[in-house]
Amino acid sequence: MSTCDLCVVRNRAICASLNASELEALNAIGRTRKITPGESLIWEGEDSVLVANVIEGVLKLSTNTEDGREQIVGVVYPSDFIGRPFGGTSGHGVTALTEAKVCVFSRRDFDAFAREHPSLEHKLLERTLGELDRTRRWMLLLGRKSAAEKMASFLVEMTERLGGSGCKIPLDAPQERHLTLPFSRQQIADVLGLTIETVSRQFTRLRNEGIIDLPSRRDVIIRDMDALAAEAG
Amino acid sequence: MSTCDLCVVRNRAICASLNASELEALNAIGRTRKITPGESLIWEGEDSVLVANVIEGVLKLSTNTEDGREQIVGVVYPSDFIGRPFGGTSGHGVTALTEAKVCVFSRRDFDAFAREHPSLEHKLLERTLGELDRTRRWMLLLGRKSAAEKMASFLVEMTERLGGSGCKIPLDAPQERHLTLPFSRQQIADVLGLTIETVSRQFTRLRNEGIIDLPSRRDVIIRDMDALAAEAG
DNA sequence: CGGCAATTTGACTATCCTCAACAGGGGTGG
DNA sequence: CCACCCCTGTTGAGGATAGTCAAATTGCCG
Repeated sequence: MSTCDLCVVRNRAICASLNASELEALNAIGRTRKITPGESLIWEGEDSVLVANVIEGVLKLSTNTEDGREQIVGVVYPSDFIGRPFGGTSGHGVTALTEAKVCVFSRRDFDAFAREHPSLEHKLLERTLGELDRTRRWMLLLGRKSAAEKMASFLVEMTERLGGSGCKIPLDAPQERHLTLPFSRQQIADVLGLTIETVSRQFTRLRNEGIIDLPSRRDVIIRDMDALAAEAG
Repeated sequence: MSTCDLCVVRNRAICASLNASELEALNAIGRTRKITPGESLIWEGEDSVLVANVIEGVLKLSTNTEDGREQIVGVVYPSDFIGRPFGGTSGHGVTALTEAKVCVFSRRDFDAFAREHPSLEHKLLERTLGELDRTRRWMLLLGRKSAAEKMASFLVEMTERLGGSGCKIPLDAPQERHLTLPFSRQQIADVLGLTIETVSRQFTRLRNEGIIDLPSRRDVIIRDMDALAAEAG
């Protein structure tokens, strides 16, 4: 029995395209690895030497200008795929935001395996197409939305992505939701193309307007999802 | 002999992965179509009914906010692939910027064909991964760069993409380059996340500083590529 | 030549950034 | 256990960049 049988993302990651024996072969060329917050798995500009599946945790994909400004260009969650198969250099770094566990492969090994398993390539293609769609939608936010719209869009997206983690009983307040963000204020700013001060001001504005509550630095309670969605533009 | 044999992008588009008989089969389910500037092939939000290869011309991929602000999220050139295979709705419209010729397929037919031809899916995967890289790089521009940096980056990218079209003899001015942009000022603004006025002011500033020349509305001569690259941030 | 749309220019404004000071809170060491 | 410290986040004041609104200009096409 391979370790994959116990993998929590077995049926959601690209591995879902493989049967038992194929999975064993893939398992043979991969290994799991833990990453601590702030630790990087891949650096911007280096040539692509490894790819991975996310098993647990949240990681950011980010690029920097020469003078140090950062833009987070993607955020990956369990079952997501990271890295750049089939040559080239990776255009962005990959860094853990939380404690994370990933299943890493040497890119060369993975490339060879993928070419022999079209069903895996198909899954990877579907995933990549979805990621491209999501990324392009984010460009509208970066290019055309105001700070208020960016913040609202961000909180709406986080609600969708983080799902029902720690949901309150939805009786008297059906759409009240509780989020624990995997981001610092600076990281939120780097996702939205804003400064940390602007993000902070938007948070306090939303709190003063009764749309959200901020019980702690990393937690947000959404009191009025409709108002938030309306502000998202 | 299928019409593909005469196709100018035969060896660059995803079709390059197919042999003669496979190509004939693909040809049987596709047809070429001409599009005039401003005409749309795909609309934002509709479910994905067709995909295509670009044979000639330039097209934009764009999304809009509800209140009409537009962001161009991609620009495609000959040999590029457009559309969203494998279900879903298209998140952006596709509109011709110039006279264009495309080779269109019903999405259902294309999906079925692709699943039976792993080499085609592989080519499509490589292309999609490259497009994702390019898109993410553009996010850094949208989120973190100033208007001046955006304009310079845009002109540098256009120089690379449009290649040697109409190059002057590079003797006395080795890096002087002539571009004919496929964009109006408004469209440049929609690519860069700026307003048309800001784009116009940046053009005149670059001209006054002797970095570029503007012989006509759609033409740019780059007089000092080094200065431009330096400004790109 | 006239009409129309695209672009440029100008004046003014708003949003967001910058710089700076302050507050909070979680952890450590006394 | 408490005090302190450091890091993160918040708040404030002022300024710069890019947006808005309006008018003038260009150049394209009949």
